[in-house]
Amino acid sequence: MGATKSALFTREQNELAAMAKAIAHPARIAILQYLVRKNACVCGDLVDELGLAQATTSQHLKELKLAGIIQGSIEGVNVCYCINPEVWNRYRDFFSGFFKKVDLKDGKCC
Amino acid sequence: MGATKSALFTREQNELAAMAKAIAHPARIAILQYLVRKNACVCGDLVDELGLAQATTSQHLKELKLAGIIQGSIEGVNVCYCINPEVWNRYRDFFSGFFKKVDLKDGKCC
DNA sequence: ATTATCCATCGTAATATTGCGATGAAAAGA
DNA sequence: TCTTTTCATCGCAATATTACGATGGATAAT
Repeated sequence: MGATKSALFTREQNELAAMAKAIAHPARIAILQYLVRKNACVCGDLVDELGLAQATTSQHLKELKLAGIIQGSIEGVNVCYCINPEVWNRYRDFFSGFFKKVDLKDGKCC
Repeated sequence: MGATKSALFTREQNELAAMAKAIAHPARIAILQYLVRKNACVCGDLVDELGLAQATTSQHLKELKLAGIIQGSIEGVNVCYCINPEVWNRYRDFFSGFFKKVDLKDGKCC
């Protein structure tokens, strides 16, 4: 064991969990915040910004890119990263839809 | 290595990442959705609902409880779980605040 | 008192994540 | 051409997560 039993859950549940996992690390939060602030940056900027090794930073970028929430393009020797607006909005809508559902007219349950 | 270097990041970044981690598993998403739908339920209901072993279900409940987003109370032989409305709203506001920041007047960056 | 039910916890195995040094590919500049 | 810069990837080690059977404590029912 040790592997998530994805087959037990709906597509929506798996997708929302995957989205959460993509941002479930402070370095990846920091990368996204930096990108929002600066609009775009190269990998080296993030190495300085985060204080993590270059290999580690690159790995986090890879995960964010795999999740679709950022995109990278080669810019000569550099690689320039930025937010993918469509996917970003999709994340926003998914999370907001998930948390909006609840009706808390009363705080009691048991 | 293997442990997240939390000291490199701000409190906000660590907290948001921890929130995301709490819901970064389809079983925990499913538990929260079930609780939203039913308002409250006992652990045994979730074992049937999820199709995971009792020990595994209990472990996911423990994580959600540790994150504060649900609460449990002993109800005779059963343990009754429900959403913690304050924390739920805090999650909602944190995520919505995070995703709202971005300004996508144009989708280009590099 | 005995039994049955519910569930938290322990122990363990399998797998995933995090982090870094080392290496190498690609492009720019000398 | 040779060097430098930038970054992705590989390989490894440390740690975390996921899942389950087994056990035991607590309460209810007989």
